[in-house]
Amino acid sequence: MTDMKQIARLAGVSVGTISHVLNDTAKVSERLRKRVLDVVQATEYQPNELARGLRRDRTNILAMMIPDIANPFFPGVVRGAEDVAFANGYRLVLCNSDNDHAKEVLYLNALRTYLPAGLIMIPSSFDDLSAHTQSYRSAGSAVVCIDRVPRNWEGSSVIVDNVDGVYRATSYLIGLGHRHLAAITGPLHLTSAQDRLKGFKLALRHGGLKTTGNYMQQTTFDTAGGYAKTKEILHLLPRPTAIMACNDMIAFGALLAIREENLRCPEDISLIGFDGLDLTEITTPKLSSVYQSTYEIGATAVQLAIDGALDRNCQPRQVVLKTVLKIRESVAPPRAEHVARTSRKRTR
Amino acid sequence: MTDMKQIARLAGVSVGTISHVLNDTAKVSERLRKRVLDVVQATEYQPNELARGLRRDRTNILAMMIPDIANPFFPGVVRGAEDVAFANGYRLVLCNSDNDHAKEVLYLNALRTYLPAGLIMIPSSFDDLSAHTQSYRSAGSAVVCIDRVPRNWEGSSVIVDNVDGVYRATSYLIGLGHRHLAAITGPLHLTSAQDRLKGFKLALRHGGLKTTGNYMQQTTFDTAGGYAKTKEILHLLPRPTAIMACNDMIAFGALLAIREENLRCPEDISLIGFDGLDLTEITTPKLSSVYQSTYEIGATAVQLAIDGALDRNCQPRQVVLKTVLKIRESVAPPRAEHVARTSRKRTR
DNA sequence: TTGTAGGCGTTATCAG
DNA sequence: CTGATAACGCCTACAA
Repeated sequence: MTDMKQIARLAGVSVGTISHVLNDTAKVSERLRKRVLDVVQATEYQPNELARGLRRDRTNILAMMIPDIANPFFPGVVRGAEDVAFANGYRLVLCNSDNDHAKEVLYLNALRTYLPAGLIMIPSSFDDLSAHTQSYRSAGSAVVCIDRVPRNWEGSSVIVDNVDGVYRATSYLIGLGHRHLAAITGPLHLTSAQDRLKGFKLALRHGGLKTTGNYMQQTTFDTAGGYAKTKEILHLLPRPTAIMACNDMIAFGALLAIREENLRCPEDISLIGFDGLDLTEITTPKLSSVYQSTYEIGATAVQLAIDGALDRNCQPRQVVLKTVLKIRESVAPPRAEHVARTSRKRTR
Repeated sequence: MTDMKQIARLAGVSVGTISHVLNDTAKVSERLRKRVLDVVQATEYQPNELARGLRRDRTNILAMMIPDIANPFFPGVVRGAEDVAFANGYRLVLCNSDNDHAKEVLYLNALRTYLPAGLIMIPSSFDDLSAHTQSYRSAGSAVVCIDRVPRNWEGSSVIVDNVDGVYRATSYLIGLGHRHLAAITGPLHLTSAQDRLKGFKLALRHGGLKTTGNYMQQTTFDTAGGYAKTKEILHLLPRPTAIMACNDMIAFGALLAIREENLRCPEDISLIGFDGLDLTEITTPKLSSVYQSTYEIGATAVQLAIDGALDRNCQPRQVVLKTVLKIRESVAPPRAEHVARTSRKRTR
């Protein structure tokens, strides 16, 4: 591999000068500058990133920790992140934590000595992360939390307005005439799941409806969870006429369960998911959902990380992205009989 | 950051000894060895990967180049890759090429100077890649191609038996009684798409059926492509009773088109996809598909890369994985009328 | 078995 | 403005 010494020899200058023109770190006469650049171009020379990183105490590597790339929510985040990383000359190291805090810590430790410019992570738990990320920050790496935020997090973060998103979706259902609404939430140790439930309760309250315990079920953020909980919910009396699923995977599971119970969506039961994955377009019926731009989350996070890496006294920023309620085929007003029965009950 | 010199001082030995016990590169007396290990443990010392890489002319970084992580086919591959990489102490740098050869080359050049131990890539085209990967190989990096293989590729590769997979699926449809089959293939400049078409034609031939030009449509590997081509195909006369979609995304698009034409799957038209994504479980009807383990592809590829990195004169290996035909709800025998009409025609 | 020292390819400091 | 040169942290002959 050609190195700076060879370039220096070919261009008839010292290595210092090479470095200076490459990094624009000192004024170099136009004459030498051009000579250097020509040789660089001709030889296709590229500086060794390891040597550079070693010397500078920092690489152009960005570490990205997510729970599991195989979960359809995360690829969009990673894609957004990778795009702005690439555009700025950074590389992305991908890590799957499986929401396992131990694995997360393992990874954090293993990556530190690559001297990454930044760390973007979806924390596996609500536990205080500061202890483990502190070493990153003191090493000058920017740390950005996305999607959910651990306890006492003071650093940068990018999340969406979960409360608001679910609030608007639920309110929409209520506006349609639904009076018996159920919610299936994700694991409540995650702030995102907590906030979505909060939005649901708030909407019910504002709609003058009561929140009932077993109409709100907690499960994992996947189809299996959604399927199982929907089965339970569909046997409740009175049967809810609408379900707010706190992510799309749960909603997909719900769709399966509804079909299996020989009920129809949206005629018998309305359903809204959360995330707005592309897949919501391929189900029957097409799933209504609270859309969030995973791409933008990832892209923004990397931007914050890069900003933070470039300027060490750059203040942490908390970005909250808006969601968009996308109504497709899975919602409808409740059947007349339900409305009737409900009102009868209420007047009793 | 604590470095070897400090460890050496604390343990009362030289830095050479530290390195020796850490890398097991020379016999060290049990006494000193333990003393070193204790200090390492106490200080949580971890060697700087950059310095190590610089010195050894190789890092524990694996570069992974795929078209687009947001496409549901690839996350599984990446997950498999990341798991075995992590298990062996390697890190994965993720690159999205967007099937753009220029971007691919850009990435290849940018990554080289990180001295990665290996390069795993889904090549963006059939073009000869050797020129650009040669520098990797001569730098001692193992290069593995997956999913599809460029012209004249002599290195390691991991693919599935595409011909066989489609052949079996198509034969299954023929066995069910279908006589008018259509195929929607991916871009035919990709070997995977070529091979799948090959399997389709072969099955028709063996089934005594003729292949007709406009019953075989080429498009992009996505729902939009599948949707558009299915629309065309459904207006062909006689209308095919079965469609072989050469990947699941195309099949999802087909499902949409079928529904929009007020036809029913599988009653009016049978459909089989390729890939066997998890999503095939959430469509209505559940999609039959030729399953391939994306996870295993990724995992195997990284294993080959690591083997190649560990032993430079390790011979390249070509791995061909088997597919599994998964029949779910989207296939059925053709309607009686079709069979009747068809036979009338054939006897004419 | 252990220690010493040179060098991996850069960057950055400091003379000139 | 340009050129030496000392680190950066580690590995590895080679010497002891």
